[in-house]
Amino acid sequence: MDKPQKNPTSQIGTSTPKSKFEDSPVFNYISNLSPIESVKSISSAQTFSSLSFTSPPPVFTSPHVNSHRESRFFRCHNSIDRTKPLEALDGSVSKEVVVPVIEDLNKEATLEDEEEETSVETSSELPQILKSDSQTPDRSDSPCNEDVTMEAPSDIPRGDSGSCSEDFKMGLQKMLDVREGNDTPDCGRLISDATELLVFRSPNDSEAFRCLVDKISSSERRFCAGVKSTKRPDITEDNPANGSRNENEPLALLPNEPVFNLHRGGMRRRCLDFEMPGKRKKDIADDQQSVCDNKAAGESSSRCVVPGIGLHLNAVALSSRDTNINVIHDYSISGEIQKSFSDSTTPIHSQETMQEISDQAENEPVEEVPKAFVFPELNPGSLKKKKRVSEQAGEDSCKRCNCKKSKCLKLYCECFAAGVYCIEPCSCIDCFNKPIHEDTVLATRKQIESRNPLAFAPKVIRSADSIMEAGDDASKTPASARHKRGCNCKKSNCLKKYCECYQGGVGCSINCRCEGCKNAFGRKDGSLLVIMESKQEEDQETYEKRTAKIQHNIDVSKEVEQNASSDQPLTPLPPYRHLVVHQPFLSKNRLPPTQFFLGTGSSSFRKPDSDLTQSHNEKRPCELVTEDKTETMPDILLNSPIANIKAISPNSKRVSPPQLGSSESGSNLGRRGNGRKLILRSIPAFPSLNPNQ
DNA sequence: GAGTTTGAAACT
DNA sequence: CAGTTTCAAACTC
Repeated sequence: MDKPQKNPTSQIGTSTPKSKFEDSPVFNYISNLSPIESVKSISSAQTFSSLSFTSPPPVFTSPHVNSHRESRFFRCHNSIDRTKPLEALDGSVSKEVVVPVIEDLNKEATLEDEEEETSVETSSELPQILKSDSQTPDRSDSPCNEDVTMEAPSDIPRGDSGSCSEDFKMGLQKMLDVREGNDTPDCGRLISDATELLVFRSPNDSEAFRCLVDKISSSERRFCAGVKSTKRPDITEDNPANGSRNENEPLALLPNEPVFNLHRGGMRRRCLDFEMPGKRKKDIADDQQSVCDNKAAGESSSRCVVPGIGLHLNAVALSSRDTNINVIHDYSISGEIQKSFSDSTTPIHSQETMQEISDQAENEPVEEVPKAFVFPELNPGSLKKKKRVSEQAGEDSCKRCNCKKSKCLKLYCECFAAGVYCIEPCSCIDCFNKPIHEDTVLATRKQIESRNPLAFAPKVIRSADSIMEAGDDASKTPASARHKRGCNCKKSNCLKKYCECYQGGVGCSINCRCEGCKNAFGRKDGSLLVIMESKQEEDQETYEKRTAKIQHNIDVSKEVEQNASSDQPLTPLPPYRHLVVHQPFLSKNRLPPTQFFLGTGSSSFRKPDSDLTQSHNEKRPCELVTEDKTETMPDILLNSPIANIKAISPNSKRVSPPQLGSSESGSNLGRRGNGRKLILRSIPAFPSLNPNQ
């Protein structure tokens, strides 16, 4: 709350990019007037970083509780926008800042939107603030409410409204300013970034974001303005009038909603979007109507919503397999996620990328369910085909449960566990995991989370590079990804999908209590110990191999980066990274679960990666990452032997002697970190390999 | 499609 | 925290 004030001040009247703005005389002047420092640039930076790396994990909290939190990406957006304006209104400072005249229609329009948003969101999130301030343009409370809210576009600008004019104007102006200055520019960036990020999160997510992207492309402004989440229900069900708006605004809504819906709040519906690469959501909406009627209506956005947290195993597996896209999981992503998931520092896809993905969709059906809805129209009779395809592909990103007794309100239910509502394809009995029972679902989720905060977190944690590896030779390379909790297989030898590790396409780890592990993706004991023992041998052998792979990864990463201008963590991690990186999870100290999820894969791991791979930074093109790294990099890592090593011997194959394994790196990084001198080795390799590439 | 096996989730 | 039960997916036939 403290900082937010600063922004409004500095940002007043800024329709221009902050950098220019700050430089401008006007800006200076304003800055002088205001006691408050302009922090905007900083804030934005923080925002990103926070978004990408540190934001608290939506995954962990219940949708409701953390709804605002869930979208890290938006979170900044929200915090800045909302809080600032609100607070700004209060202080005298704000007055100085405020520009008396409302100028253009755009602003007006924007204002209107914002009004709605503000009222809506604020009411939910910052009710006190708004209400406490008598001057606040809050539509519900302020005298001018009606005018503003309903007729805002025309009335407000004129200032005819009268009674509230002065204060009200200020308030509005500020809001506008905020919007103009902060939101718009930021939004633009954020949007682009976020979009990309979100998209990449998971195959599934990407689809969801298409909607967002489309809208964004149409108008960023709307997006910014559109941050309205809570409204939808109203719009949908209650206000036919809004219905029209619905069509227009769904996108606008997306920003926020998606954000939190994406994760888990979004229990709304999963894969829905994925399928619609080419299709309009609208169409889909129609199709799905039957399924999610209650909410669906409001859910145009919901459809866009990415599956929440979940999609863990499947998502991961899919991502690795399906997506050529560089998907980084928080996973979730989200989940996701989540996507998570999820939420947002996920790798990004540009629209083009998305398009590609969508194109791929035909070839690689990602989600059955949505397809069921979507595709049939596109490709009559495609459902079976797709399903078949998906099966062949071994994917089942879209969950379909068959619950008989759990009412789909327990983790037994894949849908529920994945953070999505059950839909038609499900064969569940007495299902409560539907929009109709949202309250119940949320309550249950909350309860479960209270018991186990990670319950809805992706089960498999994977880093970007891991994915790539998986594609290449997952079997050979120890999976970077690991099951968060490890399996407990007794009879399946971790060779069947009974094993969550196997199912997730990851190797077993120390965390596993499995017996007779033969996990094709990596045995519990084998990889580590054996590797450690035969480290040298392996090094030589694998060095070349990995080097090649690294090279490949770099190329890929480069492409990815290009696609994702924002640099999201998308870039596949260097091959060895994951080894070290993942461990952090295991060692709870390292990465808060939150990051975990938020960062869908890459993001979540970023820190560690950065730490571990500081050297990588050199090679890697990701500047942004570097920044983040700096901020987020744990002291331990910074001071860790690895860091030293790197500095010391850039090229040396084996910089770190036994030390790595035994000392800090070992404890911090985890088992793998220990054994793997390889990691160090690989690090040096990067820089030299492709300086330009 | 029915029945069995399996291991996670939930419960005690 | 360990043991047991419940549950639904995965698997087999």
